[in-house]
Amino acid sequence: MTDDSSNEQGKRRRRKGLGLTLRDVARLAGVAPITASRALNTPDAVSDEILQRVKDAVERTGYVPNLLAGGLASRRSRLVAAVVPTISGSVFLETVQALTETLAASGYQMMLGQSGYHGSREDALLETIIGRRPDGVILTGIMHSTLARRRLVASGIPVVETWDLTPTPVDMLVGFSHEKVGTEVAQYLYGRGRRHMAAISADDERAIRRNRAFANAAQALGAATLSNAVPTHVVPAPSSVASGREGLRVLRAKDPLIDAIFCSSDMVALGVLTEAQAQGIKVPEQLAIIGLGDLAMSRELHPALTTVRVDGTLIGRTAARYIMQRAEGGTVAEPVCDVGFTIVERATT
Amino acid sequence: MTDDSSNEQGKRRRRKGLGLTLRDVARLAGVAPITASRALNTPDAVSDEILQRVKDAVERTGYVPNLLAGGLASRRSRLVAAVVPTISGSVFLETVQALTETLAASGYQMMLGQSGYHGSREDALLETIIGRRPDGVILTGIMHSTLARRRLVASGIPVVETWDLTPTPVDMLVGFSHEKVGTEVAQYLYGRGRRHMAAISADDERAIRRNRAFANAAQALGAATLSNAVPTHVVPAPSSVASGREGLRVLRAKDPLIDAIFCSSDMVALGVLTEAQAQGIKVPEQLAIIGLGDLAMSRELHPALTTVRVDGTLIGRTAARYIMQRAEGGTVAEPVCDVGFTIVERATT
DNA sequence: GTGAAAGCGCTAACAT
DNA sequence: ATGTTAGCGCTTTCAC
Repeated sequence: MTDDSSNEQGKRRRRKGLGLTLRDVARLAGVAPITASRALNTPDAVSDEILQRVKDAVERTGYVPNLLAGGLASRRSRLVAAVVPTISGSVFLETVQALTETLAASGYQMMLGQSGYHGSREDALLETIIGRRPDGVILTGIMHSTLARRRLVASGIPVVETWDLTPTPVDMLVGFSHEKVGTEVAQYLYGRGRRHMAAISADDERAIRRNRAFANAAQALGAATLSNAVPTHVVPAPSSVASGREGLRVLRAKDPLIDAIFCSSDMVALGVLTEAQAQGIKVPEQLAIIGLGDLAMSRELHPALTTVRVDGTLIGRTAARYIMQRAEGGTVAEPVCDVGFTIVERATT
Repeated sequence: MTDDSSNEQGKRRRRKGLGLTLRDVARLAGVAPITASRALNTPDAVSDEILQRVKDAVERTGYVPNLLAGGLASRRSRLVAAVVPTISGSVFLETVQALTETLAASGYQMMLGQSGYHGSREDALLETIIGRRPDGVILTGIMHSTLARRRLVASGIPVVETWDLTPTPVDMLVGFSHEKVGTEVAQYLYGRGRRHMAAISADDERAIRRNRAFANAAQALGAATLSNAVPTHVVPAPSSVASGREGLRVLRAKDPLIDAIFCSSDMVALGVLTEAQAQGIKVPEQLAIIGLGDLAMSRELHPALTTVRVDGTLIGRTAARYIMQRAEGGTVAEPVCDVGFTIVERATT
């Protein structure tokens, strides 16, 4: 039994917080606080009898450990921050979901931050994130400012960049090559007999890179327009169904011969499909459509949407694992993971 | 100037964390730590000269306050937890987005937790949440177990339940009446001349309540089937396009006279619309469709989707404001907010 | 296996 | 307006 039963004394000044603490539990179990701590965190380091006594005390009191205090003392917050441009884009949803789940399963919590598509709030966001001393930061689909990059590196917090494969990662990386996507989509459409390709692209950095590769490949194949360029309609991110409808109108006005459109997301593709149906354009006979993301709905559309599938769940899970491995003091052997992508052929091509 | 320049001494044992602390900044500025703290948190309580000196020191060192430590000391974590059944349902996205944004604007961070639609992980999730001592918890669209309820109340953390209006809130409430939605939808469809109503409903609690009200109202109006019941197809939550397609097939098989379907989400409605187009059923001539949620895409479909619009952004913003008000020691005068809903008439009815 | 002491980095409370 | 002191609730370190 420890000596401090001095609770009613005027000694303790800030005891307003009714909070139950580890000390209370320890006292109840008749052990030192540190022993109670061990019983909860490293049960193996404690005798069976004491373990049981502490467990009982926890049960009886309904004690919930204060993870803020624990984090401060142990320098492990068990908090992981995820940053997405915006949650409503839905392309990253799968990743965010996998992230939360994987982390939660190991007792980590996820903080979610939205950076906006153009990095406006990025620096401020990063400051509050670093302030929490998270065990890791997962960056999804953003182009981080150099200031932000430096701060992040300086903070020493493990970082995983996702949804891309850059040659100069801040730290770890889980993604795929956007250039390769563009190239393979052009080749795929060419293989399906398309010779007048066009694109609708969001104005974010990755989509643009994807598109450049697409245009180059299409030109190289001789599948661009007569003037040997690939008509491209750029729309503001996050891309939407409205963008797709508008895009088809604009592109057809530019060049009525267009027989295939590569869309920067399935939402855009749905817009193109909708507009085509509204205008009586036959898909895929007159127009092939391919999207990106393979949303749950895409396979259910009529006609079902051909799309580039990226395993967002795998990205999320892998990123979470990388972070946790690092947080637990391990090193990640090969901290770069190319999850690749697949072109899922359905009825719109 | 404070007295401790004792940094190199072997005295300080755990100085491995390279971490820059408030003390370092204070020393650089030539003030006491608490003064530096004031300069950062309550700049008005400090002279201009000192404010400047502290700011400079922060700038020079790149100091980022440790919010874990601050939270522990001040008993205000500036962390708010949001719990959603699953993020992929997309109905709550708007709310989550508004939440993150509103909170971030005031220096709060949002933790996101997924409870699953059937409360399986609810208790475990709640434990880790309470452990962080968040300044508030926002519950979205879940039916929380009684154990969870009790714990939450016991913890004394402000709670906002959203997307519903229950007669017995845990604490605060921002939502709308699902019963009223059901009733008004039936009345609306009746007004548009529909006499054979049916429904596709997710199997979550709210959708079921909505539907019961819908069925009752339809029956009362004499707009059910000949046997005076409203055919209802129940699908597992989260609802999807696939559910909608399947639902239409099932319902038509049950009763070919059905001329209107109330869907528990816009996604389901899109499924019904798609299936109708695939089968050559004319919308709205032969079949009226009404969804719920007013997703961004819904107005862009062809035909554009009639739907029940709920202002998810308003819900998120209001919930965030309630929490912050409480966290800042205030009281929320009327902690129940009915945001209502509107039926947005478009082309599918 | 168990415990005492000494912080983690910050802020509330009480001076001055 | 600024400083001193004493924690917040936990865990690390070192000793037994």
